[in-house]
Amino acid sequence: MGSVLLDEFAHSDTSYRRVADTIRDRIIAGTYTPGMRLKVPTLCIDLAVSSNPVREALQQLQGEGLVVIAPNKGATVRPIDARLIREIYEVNGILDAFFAGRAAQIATDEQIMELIAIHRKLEQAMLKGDVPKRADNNHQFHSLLGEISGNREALTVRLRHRNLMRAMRMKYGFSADRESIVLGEHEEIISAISARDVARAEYAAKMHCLRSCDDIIIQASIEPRPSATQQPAKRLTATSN
Amino acid sequence: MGSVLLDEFAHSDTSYRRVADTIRDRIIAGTYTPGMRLKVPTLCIDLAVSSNPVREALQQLQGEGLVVIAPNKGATVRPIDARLIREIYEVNGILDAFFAGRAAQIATDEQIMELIAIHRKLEQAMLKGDVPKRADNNHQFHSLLGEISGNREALTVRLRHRNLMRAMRMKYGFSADRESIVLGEHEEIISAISARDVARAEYAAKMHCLRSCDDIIIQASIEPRPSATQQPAKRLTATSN
DNA sequence: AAGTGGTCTAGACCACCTT
DNA sequence: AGGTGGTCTAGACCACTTA
Repeated sequence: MGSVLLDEFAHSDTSYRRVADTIRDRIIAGTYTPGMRLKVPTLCIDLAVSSNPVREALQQLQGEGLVVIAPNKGATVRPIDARLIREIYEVNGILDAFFAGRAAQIATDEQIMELIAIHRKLEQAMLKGDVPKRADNNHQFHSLLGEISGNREALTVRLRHRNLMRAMRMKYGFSADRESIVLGEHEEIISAISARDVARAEYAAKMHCLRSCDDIIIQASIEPRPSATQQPAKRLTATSN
Repeated sequence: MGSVLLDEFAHSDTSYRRVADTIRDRIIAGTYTPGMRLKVPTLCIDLAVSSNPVREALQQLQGEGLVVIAPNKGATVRPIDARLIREIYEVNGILDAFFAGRAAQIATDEQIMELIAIHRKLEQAMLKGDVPKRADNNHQFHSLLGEISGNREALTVRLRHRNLMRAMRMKYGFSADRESIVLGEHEEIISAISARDVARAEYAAKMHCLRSCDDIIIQASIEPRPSATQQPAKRLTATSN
C-alpha cells in the first residue's frame, strides 16, 4: 500500500526529539543567541516538519532552561543577564564543590587517572587553539567529576547550567589569559583529589567556578552591539508556577 | 460569523498551561502516583481538549522532572526509587544549607519575624491535624528561606525537587513522631539565623534534610533492588552517613 | 484592518503490543 | 492480524501587532 505521506523512512528517532536536539545544539553553538526569537513557522520550514513537533521540542527546551515561552507570544532563547550568570555560578560553585569533595572521598585510582588523561587532552586542545575540542574536553572533565559522585540528579542540574554557560561563552568568549589559568585550577583540583583532601578539593572547585564567573561577566560587559532583531522590549522571565 | 468551535470564552490562559497545572496538581496531590501511565487519549477526554495541548503539557512536566516520556511508548509519572530519593535529598541538603547560611548572613529582622510567623502557623496546622495546610506552611517556610537568598535559579531547582517529594509524602505520609521533630528542627534553624551563626544554620538545615530523607525512605520501606532494567553500576556510592 | 504567528482540532499514519 | 495509543500533518481559529 502506498503511503500517502513521506516515503522516506527517516524515522530513526521521533521527530520532536531530533528537533529539540537540533535547536539545543544551535543554542549551545551560538547560532541562536540569547534573546533571539524562535518562530515556529520559520523552524517548520527550516527543519521540514510541521508545527506540532516544533512546539513540543520548544516546551522540552523550556524545561531544560534554554528557552522561555510566553503565552500567546512565542518562544525566545533564554535571555541571560549578569544576575542570572551570578545565580547560576553560585549554584555551580556549590555543586562542583560537592562533586570534587565527594571525588576526594570515593574516586578510584583508575578514575583519577582518567581525570588526568582528560586534563592532558584539554591541554593539547588549548595549545592547538582547537576551540570546539577545548570546550568538549572541559565538558568531559567536569562531567566525569559529576559521574564519580554517583548523583545523577545533581549532574543533570549541573549539565543544564553548563549548556547555558556554553551558549554564553560561544557569544562572548574567554579573556586572553583565562585558558592557562583554567589549566592550573584543574591541576589543583586533581592534586587535592589525589591527596584525598576533601576540604581542599571543595575549595579549589569553588574557586574555579568563581573565577570563571568573574571572567564571563567581564567578557559579557564588553558591550556587544545590540543585534538587529526587534527592540529589547522588557525582560519577561516568565517563571512557571 | 458564528464561530465553528466553542463560543465559551473560557480562555483565561492557554490550554496547555491549564492542562500542565492540572496534571502537576494531581501528581503532587497523589491522584496520579509515581509510575502510573499517563495516556493521552484518557487525558484528552478527561480534560476536554485534543492531543496537542496534552502532549505539550507532558513535555513541560518532563522538563520539571515530574514526568518521564519514552519515545513511542508514552508518558508515566516519574517513578521514584530509593536511589532517586537519596540523590534528591543530597542536592536538597546542599541547597538548603546554602539558603540557611545565606539567610544567617543577610536576612533582615523583618524576614526573620516572617519566618517565625510561618513557623507558628505550621505549629497550629500540625496541632489541628490539618494536613494540607501543614504541607502548605512547610512549603512556605522553605520557600521564604530560598527567597531570602535572592537566588531564583537555586530556588527553582529546589522547588522542582520539593514537588517530587510532596508526591512521595502524599503517597506514603510521615512517621508518627516526625511532625514534632520537624518543629524542633525548624526552631533550631531559626535560632541559628537569628544568632547570625552561619555554620550552625548550615548544619541545622542539612540535618533537617537528612532526617527527612531517612524518614521518607523508612515510610516507603523501599528496597532498592535493581528492577528489570539493566544494572550498569558496579560500585555503589557508599551509603552516605 | 490586514498580517503574522501562536494555538488548537480533527484525522491520518505508524510503532508496539496482544491475541 | 487487530487494537491501542503515540506521533505527525494540514488547516482553522484567534491573539497580538503592524500600518
